[in-house]
Amino acid sequence: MDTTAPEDSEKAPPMAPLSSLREPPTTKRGARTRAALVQAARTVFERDGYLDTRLVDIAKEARCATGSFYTYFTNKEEVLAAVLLEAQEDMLHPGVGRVQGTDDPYAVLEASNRAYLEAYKRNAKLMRLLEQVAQVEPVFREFRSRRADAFIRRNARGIADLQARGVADRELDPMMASRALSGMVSVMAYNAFALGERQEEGTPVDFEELVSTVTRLWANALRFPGHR
Amino acid sequence: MDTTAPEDSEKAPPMAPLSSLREPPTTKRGARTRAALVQAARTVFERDGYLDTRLVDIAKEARCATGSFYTYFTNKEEVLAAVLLEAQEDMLHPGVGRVQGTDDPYAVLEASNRAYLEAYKRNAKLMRLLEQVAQVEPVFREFRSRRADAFIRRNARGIADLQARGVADRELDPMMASRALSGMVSVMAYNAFALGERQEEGTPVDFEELVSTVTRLWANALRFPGHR
Amino acid sequence: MDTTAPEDSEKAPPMAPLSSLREPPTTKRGARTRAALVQAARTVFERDGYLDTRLVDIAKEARCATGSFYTYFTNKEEVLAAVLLEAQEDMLHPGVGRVQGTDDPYAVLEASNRAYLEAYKRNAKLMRLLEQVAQVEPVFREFRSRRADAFIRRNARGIADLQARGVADRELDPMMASRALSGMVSVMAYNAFALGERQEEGTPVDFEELVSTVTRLWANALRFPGHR
Amino acid sequence: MDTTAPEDSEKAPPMAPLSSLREPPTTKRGARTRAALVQAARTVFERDGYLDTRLVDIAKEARCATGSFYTYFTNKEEVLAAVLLEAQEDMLHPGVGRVQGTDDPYAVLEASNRAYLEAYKRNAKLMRLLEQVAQVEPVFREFRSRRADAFIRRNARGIADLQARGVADRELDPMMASRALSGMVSVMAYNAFALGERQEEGTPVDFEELVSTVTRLWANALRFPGHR
DNA sequence: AATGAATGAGCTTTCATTCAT
DNA sequence: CATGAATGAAAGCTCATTCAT
Repeated sequence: MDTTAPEDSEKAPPMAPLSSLREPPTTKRGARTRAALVQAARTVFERDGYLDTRLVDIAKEARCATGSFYTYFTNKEEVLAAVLLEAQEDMLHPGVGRVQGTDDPYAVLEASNRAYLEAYKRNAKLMRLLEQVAQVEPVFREFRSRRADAFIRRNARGIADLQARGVADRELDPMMASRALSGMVSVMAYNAFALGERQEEGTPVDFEELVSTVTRLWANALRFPGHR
Repeated sequence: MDTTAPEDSEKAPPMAPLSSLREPPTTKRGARTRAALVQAARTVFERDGYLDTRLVDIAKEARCATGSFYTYFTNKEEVLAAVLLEAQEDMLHPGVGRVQGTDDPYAVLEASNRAYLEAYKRNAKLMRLLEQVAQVEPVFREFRSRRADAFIRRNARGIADLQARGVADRELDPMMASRALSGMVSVMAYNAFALGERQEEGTPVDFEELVSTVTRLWANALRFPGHR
Repeated sequence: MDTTAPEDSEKAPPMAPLSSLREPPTTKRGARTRAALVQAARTVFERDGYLDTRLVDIAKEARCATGSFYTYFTNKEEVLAAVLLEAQEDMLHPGVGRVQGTDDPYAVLEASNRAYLEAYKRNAKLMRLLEQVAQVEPVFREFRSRRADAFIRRNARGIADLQARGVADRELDPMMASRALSGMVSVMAYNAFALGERQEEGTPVDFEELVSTVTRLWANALRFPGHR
Repeated sequence: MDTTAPEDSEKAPPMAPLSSLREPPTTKRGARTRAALVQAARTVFERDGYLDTRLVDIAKEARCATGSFYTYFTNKEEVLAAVLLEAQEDMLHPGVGRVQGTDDPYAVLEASNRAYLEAYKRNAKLMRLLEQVAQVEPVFREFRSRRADAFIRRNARGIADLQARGVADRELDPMMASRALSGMVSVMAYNAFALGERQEEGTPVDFEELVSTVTRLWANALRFPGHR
């Protein structure tokens, strides 16, 4: 969706609670090591999952001593925060999918969904990780909530806009509808990309079919007028 | 949805991997202890979450010795299997919500959704637990998948049926659409009941509004004819 | 000192804060292990000092696994509490030194001092340990304080009594005087027994000389009448 | 006490073992850094106690890098030695409290005690620190011993002197008596100033009362003639 | 000299699992 | 079968000390 320009309010940092506590490294070497640790953490987290990741493994992967880990982070939670913080931009503001030169709601909707799904696919492992850790650590449950809310609110604005323009079912509450439809897309994404890749069996989902199905359902659900 | 009678084939296989390995207790006392352990496990799991549950706590809650646990189960995973197996019936076959004496697809759909959501609400803690453990233990990821598939297939059949009767958008692939729409309902349920209850802030969702929103969206999405 | 019968109030447990938190063992084996741990702890504490004692060492000394330690105690502090609790009786109520059939204040005083010093000598290592740990753990600072207070108050009563009988300097405040004189005896004891034994150089103090010196000084300080 | 002039011999040896091992800094900058470290160490030691002090904290307090610490000291022990060495003068030779123009032993004694107690009070935190570290590090146990001995010997000379002049109980061994009475004063000082200030409850000791009590007891103990 | 990051040995603590009674 | 103490591997974390810059 997102037929309106993103407002500034969206840019306000929803990640406040994840900001790191240890003071940032002063020297170049420090910065390098910290970066190595964050990168290593991402690798290991994605490979082993949050719970099975040992701090030692991260340190080892970063080719540094256990103690060095504690120079930059106080615990597993904090590195993960750093990892997510780093990937935040791409996860939160997927290229917005603006379609140049058209007002066709359907085209806009499709572009928006495609952008979301592409971003999800790009960060699939991280999204899987986020789901995992959200089950276990309240801070990240919160993080996930905020991320979801950002999308939901953006889409709710889109829906309200379309209702105002007379092209969407006015009976629907924009927020509720957005919750449901945004949720619908995110489950599909989760199943297709976060879980999907893993499963042996897995019908490797056709990306275009995914985009078109969720778009069509979404359009139908809002009762876009006179379409196919 | 679920406009057809559930077929036997649905009942048979889904839970195979969770069947317990130990042979059932022979004596009455044994059966009593085992039952106490399963009940205690459910209590503790729901209270502390899967990961923070210690076997000792389960044994204590069941008022029996730590060692006794191993008489009936080999590990945490196995008790959880037992817990889920026991709750399976209600979680899998929510009173089907058949609406007697009507063929009105909308009424049937609404009844189906209401039944699903009621069942979810009833088992909210367990569902939350299932989500949690699915992130961590492949066996339960599988379990969750099968449970979801059961609903998805049931609903896909419903959709296909409606398409055949000419009351649903024939462009949609029944399975894909069912995945999306069933997913939509389950996310809403998860957010409302599994998460919702926990969050302080939480807009305590209005149950009826939930039912009507998802039903309306679902009906719209399938392009039920001539309605409002 | 202590020319009066010990009052009940003295028996009230000054050690409340040291009572253990873990529930006591139910079985005989448990009791045996716990006892072994306490004994081992005393040995190791006295040998290595509180700070240099590792829980592993205690467990090893008690010939049990590290984990077993935690069955009975939550940390080093708690075992030490147990050790002290066990030795409490002898450390707190040194045979009171009642001299049968005499009212001679000097004789009574000497007996009292001798009893105190004997008890101190008997528990020298433990007293040394107590001094050490009092520097580090507030709980034990408190414990030491209470122990000291018990003696100080007992002796203050003695002094007041002698003042009433006209055999002690009435200008002195009984409590202040008791603090000073009891302190005097305890430093001497500490230097002679807790420290003394260790020091290579150490003039191994003559016990009788110690008794007679502190007694004479004490008697003089209170201005016992007409003596030598 | 201290009715005689302090002899040179007293000044020489006592602190030998604490002399720093590193050669003094050559440059001005070096001297400044070293001084900053010593000052910082004292602050941190007094605030956190010897054991809880981290070298990093000292460096931080001195606003210099961790590594710099090792330019001047090899370890915690050594900075503490430097700290004590610096404060030594005031702790060892409390303004001697000579009373001009009198021979009255009582007046002299009182002045001596007052001087001692004032010095103790002035350096209370350091004394507390010294007690603490003496329990843990042999070097400082030794240091404390020597400091005590200095006072004890000084006072023993005083006692012997008074005995010679016929104003003190000749039955007493000067050294033993000095040990006991000097100890008496030091315990009182420790309790009043080193501990006292910390305890919430703490009867904030009246300084004058303290001086007069210990003086009176001391005078009595030595059987000063014909006084009140 | 000064800097501050890197190191890693060392200790604590937890808990699933075993096993003697 | 029940019991509950015993086990010990596995992590987490700290901090004195080193060392490259």
